[in-house]
Amino acid sequence: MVAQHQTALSVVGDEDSAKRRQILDGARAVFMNLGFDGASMGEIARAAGVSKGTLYVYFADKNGLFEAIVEQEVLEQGKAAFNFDLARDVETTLKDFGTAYIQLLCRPGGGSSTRTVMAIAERMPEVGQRFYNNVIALTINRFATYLDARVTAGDLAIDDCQLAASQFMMCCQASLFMPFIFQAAPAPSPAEIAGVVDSAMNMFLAAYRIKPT
Amino acid sequence: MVAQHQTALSVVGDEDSAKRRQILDGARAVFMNLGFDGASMGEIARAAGVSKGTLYVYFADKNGLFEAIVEQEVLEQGKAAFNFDLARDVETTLKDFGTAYIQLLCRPGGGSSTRTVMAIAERMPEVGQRFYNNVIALTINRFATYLDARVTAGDLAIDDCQLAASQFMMCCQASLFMPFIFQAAPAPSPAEIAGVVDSAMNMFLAAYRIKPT
Amino acid sequence: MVAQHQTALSVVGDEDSAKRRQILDGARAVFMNLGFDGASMGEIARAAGVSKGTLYVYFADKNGLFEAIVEQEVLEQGKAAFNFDLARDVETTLKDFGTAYIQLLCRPGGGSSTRTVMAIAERMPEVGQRFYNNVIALTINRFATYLDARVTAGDLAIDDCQLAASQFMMCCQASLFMPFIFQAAPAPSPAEIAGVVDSAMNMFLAAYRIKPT
Amino acid sequence: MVAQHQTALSVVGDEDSAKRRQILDGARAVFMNLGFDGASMGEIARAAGVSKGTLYVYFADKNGLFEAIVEQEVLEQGKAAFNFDLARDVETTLKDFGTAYIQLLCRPGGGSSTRTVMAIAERMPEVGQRFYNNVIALTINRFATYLDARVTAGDLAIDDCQLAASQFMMCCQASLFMPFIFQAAPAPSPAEIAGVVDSAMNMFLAAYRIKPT
DNA sequence: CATGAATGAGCATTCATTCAT
DNA sequence: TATGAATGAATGCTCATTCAT
Repeated sequence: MVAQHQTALSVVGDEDSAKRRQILDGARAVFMNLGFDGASMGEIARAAGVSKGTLYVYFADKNGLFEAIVEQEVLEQGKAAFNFDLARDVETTLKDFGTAYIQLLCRPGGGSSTRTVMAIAERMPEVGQRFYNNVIALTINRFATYLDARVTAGDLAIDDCQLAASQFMMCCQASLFMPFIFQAAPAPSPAEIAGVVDSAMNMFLAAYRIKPT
Repeated sequence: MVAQHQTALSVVGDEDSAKRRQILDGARAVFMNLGFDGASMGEIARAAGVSKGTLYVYFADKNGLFEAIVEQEVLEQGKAAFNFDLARDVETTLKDFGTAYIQLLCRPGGGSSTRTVMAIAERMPEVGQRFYNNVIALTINRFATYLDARVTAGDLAIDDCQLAASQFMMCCQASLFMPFIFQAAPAPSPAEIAGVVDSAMNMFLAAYRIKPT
Repeated sequence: MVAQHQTALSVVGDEDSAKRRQILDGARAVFMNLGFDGASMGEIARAAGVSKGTLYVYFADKNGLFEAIVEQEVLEQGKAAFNFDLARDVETTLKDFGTAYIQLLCRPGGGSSTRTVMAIAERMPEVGQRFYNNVIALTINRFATYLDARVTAGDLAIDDCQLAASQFMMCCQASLFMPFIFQAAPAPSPAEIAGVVDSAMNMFLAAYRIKPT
Repeated sequence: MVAQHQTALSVVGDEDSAKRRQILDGARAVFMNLGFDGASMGEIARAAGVSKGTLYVYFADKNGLFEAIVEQEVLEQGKAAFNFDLARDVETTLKDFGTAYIQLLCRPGGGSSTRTVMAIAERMPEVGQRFYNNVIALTINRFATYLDARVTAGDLAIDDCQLAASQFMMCCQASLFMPFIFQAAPAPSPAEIAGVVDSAMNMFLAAYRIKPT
């Protein structure tokens, strides 16, 4: 009832309007597949199933629509909940996290938000920054916090947890992310990811696990 | 007279024509700074100091010119000679290589070929592939060959040298490449690079150096 | 209930509907400030405090609305009652009339109906004609009628009263109207108007007053 | 030969290029007939017999093209040489000048630059100002200078020659300009002009000619 | 009757490409 | 070969108008 009422009152600017979502969905597909410049508002309108004019009812211009897409991506990926439960053993935690992270980064099916945002970062630096800070840096920070706790618990010996977090995440990308982003290889299979993450974990623990004397 | 004769015989496709080089130089600057779509043939012509028409004498179209630019970049970066002399100790080799690699990757001053090629890879997959294979994969292979030799020499214990090579290179990027490419940070300073590469080296050796028993 | 009944019976075309007036008021402001093409139906709707759709309930289209505005202006300016009382002396009558006429013509504060109608006259000749005939020509006629009476009374010697009326009115505009309409000068001050009207009156009387022998 | 050489060297920006003239001619026709907003660049291109793109080779944008048209009109009308030879008698001078002025102002055949510039003056005040100052005010000044000379010569008694000049010019417009600009009457015939100018002259001389004692 | 979301034709402008010289 | 004027298709965006509620 309340929901119905809200719907009845919904205005164009409504952040949650169905049309707005519809447009965002269509636009995301086009932007992620063709890049900012490659995407035309006409194509986006067609993909979203609305008229070109409607695009401009919901978004000020192409930039605004693109920023909204990235913002949505930021929100969605920021919500990605990695399991940093201290009760679990370190190996499992690293493996699960690494796997989930790579799957997020190398999402199959064309449209990679990472590539699309990287591509435009030179001309829209605030968009690039925002994406980095709220998606990548955020994940690094969360993981670093976990590592910190492990250090405190006496399981790991890490000087710079931020760097260590970043190192692990980059190691997990080894042989996977670059070929994927350059279109030199398809999205990695779960098996490939598992192998690489496993190796990254071993490397990480070899360097940072406190060795029993 | 001789020169004239040569000119008369010279073919447009002449890979080494001075005009061709001149165009490539201008085009590289524009493409790398503005991206494929951001660059206009007019701007390129101005940057190269030739007329727009001349561009089409040497290159079939914008795509062709861009591909030639990437090809040139590939050639140039492929020439980047890293010092994998087995006579040097492992630490120095890793440190020098890591440093040189990051400096190549995070070249300051805007025009990053890595970003430019990444950006277009979805729409021009062959270009992305070619760049990856002949620049990044090539470097991985050379480094892997070095590691192989070290394994044979009994200095390192590595199962998959390709993966290990990639791991070290990714580790060296930790906290540097992503912020740079997303415009969330300027090109890293030599000191920053040194610190990160040092840490990567330690990690790598902790994992792969044969421990004295 | 009664009100509802009236509403139910009320016709859209109702010339005196309050909504209609409200729209006309908003539209006049926008049209007169921005011109026919510069005015958008959205802006008009906002200025009138109604929805865009409502505009089309009361008026067929933008042209129709504009015509109604001009018609209203015509009606209003046609009502402008100049004091042509024969009991007053000629000097006072001319001075008062000239002043009032210039003030009407050079209304300060942007929105000049004269300019707006002039501007569109080439594309909407009937609108221009209607405005001229019912505002300007009407005033000329009324003034000419006055002059006629003065001629009959033996105060003035005028051959063509229509022309004389027009001459006086144009003389009053001297140095005022053209700079104003071309935006080369702000709306004239009362003092400026007084000076110019005074001079016009002198000129007029020098030409048309019967000289005492 | 010299001319040919110049043609060979002619560049796009050349103020006298034939294409530029061609565009200006087409654009003038369209702008003057439809007004600034009514004219579309497509229509202008068609009228000029060039492609839409070519318009932008010679002019920065629609505003720039319009301003160039007005500027050209200003130059042309500024060149209008009225005969203010002091050797001629005053009556002839006034009559000739008045006639020429009205013919300029009420040029038959649709496109009136006066109307077109008036129409846009609210939104492009500099254009309106420039037109007024360099066409209308210029003519007033020239005529005022003539009147001054006549005053000095003892033929006329005028206090404010600028105002008097303006008065005469406005008087000549009586019953002609307003109906013309509002499309309530076609361009006046020479006979009509002659009659009105004659009457204006009489009025002017009645007011300002020094009467023999 | 009143609304405002939706439309699609139309606009100014850009730019890769062609071609006569 | 080199030029640069010319093109026209395509783009982002606006706005008068419609229509379901």
